[in-house]
Amino acid sequence: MLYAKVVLGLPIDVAFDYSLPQGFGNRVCVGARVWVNFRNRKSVGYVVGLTKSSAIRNIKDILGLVDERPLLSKEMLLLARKLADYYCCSYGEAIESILPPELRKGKNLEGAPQRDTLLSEPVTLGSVPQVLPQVLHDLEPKRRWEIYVEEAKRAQDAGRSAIILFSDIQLVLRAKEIFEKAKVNDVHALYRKEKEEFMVWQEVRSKESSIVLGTRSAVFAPVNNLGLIILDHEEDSVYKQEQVPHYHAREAALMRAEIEGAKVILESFSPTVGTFYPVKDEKTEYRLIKRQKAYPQVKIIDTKRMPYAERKSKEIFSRLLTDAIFSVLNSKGKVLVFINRRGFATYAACHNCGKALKCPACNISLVYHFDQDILRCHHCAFKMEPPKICPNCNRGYIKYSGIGTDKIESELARIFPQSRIGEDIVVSTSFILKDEERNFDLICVLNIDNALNRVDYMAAEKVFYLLSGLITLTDKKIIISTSFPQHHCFEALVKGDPRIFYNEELRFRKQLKYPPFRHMALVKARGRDEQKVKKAAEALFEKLKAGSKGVEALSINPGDPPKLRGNFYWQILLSGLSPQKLSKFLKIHLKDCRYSGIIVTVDIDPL
DNA sequence: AGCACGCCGACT
DNA sequence: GTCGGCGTGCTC
Repeated sequence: MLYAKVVLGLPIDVAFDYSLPQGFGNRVCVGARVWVNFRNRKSVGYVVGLTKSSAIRNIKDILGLVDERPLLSKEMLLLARKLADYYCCSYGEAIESILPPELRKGKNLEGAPQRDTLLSEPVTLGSVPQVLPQVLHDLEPKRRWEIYVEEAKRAQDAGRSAIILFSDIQLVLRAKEIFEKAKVNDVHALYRKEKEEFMVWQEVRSKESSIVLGTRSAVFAPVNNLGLIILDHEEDSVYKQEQVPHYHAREAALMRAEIEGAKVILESFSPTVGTFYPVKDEKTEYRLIKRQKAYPQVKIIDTKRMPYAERKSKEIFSRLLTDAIFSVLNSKGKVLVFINRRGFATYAACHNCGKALKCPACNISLVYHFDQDILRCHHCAFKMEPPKICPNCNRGYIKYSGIGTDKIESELARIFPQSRIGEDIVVSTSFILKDEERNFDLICVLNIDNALNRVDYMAAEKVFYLLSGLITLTDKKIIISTSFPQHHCFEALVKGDPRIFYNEELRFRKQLKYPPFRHMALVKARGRDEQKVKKAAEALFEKLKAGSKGVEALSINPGDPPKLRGNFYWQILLSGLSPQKLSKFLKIHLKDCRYSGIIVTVDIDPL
């Protein structure tokens, strides 16, 4: 008798045994998608192993095969297993996260059948020749297109596939245009919103090789003979999935490339600290694309040393800034006023009791939008008309404060009445970085300090990406106002040497046992009852504090934000020697603790 | 996850 | 008496 080990898309990290009825015994193999009766329901399962004996008493039969041929290749199964061990999820959940949604529900494959991959052995990593990943430190971002075309063609000439990932759909579409213009064949766009996504998925699966251009989930495109994966703008946080399992496309790409012997290229004008780290030990190939245009003058204004009167006044623009802007406008130049949006939104508070107007579901301050005269919650869809009188004390008037783009625009219009806002002076958030064609004569960075001050070990790194991106938008001058002028992030920018930043940042990280020297895990508890969530999280923290070798529970805090879409959040931060150690530890300790009304999730390498 | 079983409180 | 809350265990 032969049995199949079947996993389901559930958070249970065990395989269930099913017997193979006479008839299709030899057609069921590892990687097959099957129909099984699980808890008296017909469900989709995935065969991850075959065995001649089983210790289970009342074994059920497999009901049938979903596909003629096994759906998952040995490589994809192994990738799923590695993802499960890294990101603290079950084998089945990992398998489903690498498949298009249609297939999880049991939809049939159509079109050309793919080659046979008859597997009966347990899935292990064969020895494929390893290719060193490459960091493409790209200070001339328009150059990269020709590099991508060149690399993709090279893979294609060797009979291999390439996957190129982008941070948004616009870039995927632009890439497709560029590739078509360059006469590259077999180019497919693959992203989750595409209606034809499932068709494209099946098409690349049936081909010997193809070029896939896509967003995060395209890292799992079922191409054959994978030779290359490129991540465009690898520092972008959109590569991290917000849902469980919280995989990062960079990590998934590196895992997949290791399994299939492919090359990975991580492109960025400002590589993440974790990506840069192995460059120092030559564990990664490093390729620098030098900047073509002149490096701008980087001027740091020390706000602590501004004249007393100016520091005391609540003016957004200091004298130094207005003078600089004025002289650029005078010579018909273009100015960008950059604001980091986080913490800058205009909020509404009562003049009398001081209470800010908050979203009833998310308990965060509502943001006032001048153009529509409406208050909005930036976490959910809630909106309301601004009340005339404070709803809290029924007495005071509502006062608007904080600095948003709207406020800055009206302020600029007041100071420079002769200028055209939006043409001569552009006010923008990091959204401007999407536009590679822009060139400014002056960039003013307003109050970057509260981004730098965040209680987050990645604060400096995030500020550095932002400023490095801005620097690509000017060859003349950038002015940054800060009260930390000596920060290594600014020193690196002033001297035009990114290594100053990486070396110093890595020194801190090592000293404080932060990534990339260790890994973090965030355990999030959520529920409708604030007190219950808090108590459950505290109890859990006490339990996790016992730790184990290489794992340490660091802190417990309310979520960020503490309330979201009607749920309260508490989170526990852990640090560990490896993601696998953290995952294993958490799988063991979270299994037997269930709190009613509380949902616990794990995020490995949180951003 | 999702569902059944089982054990204690307030209610037609 | 029982209806229903949710803690616990199990799913091949």
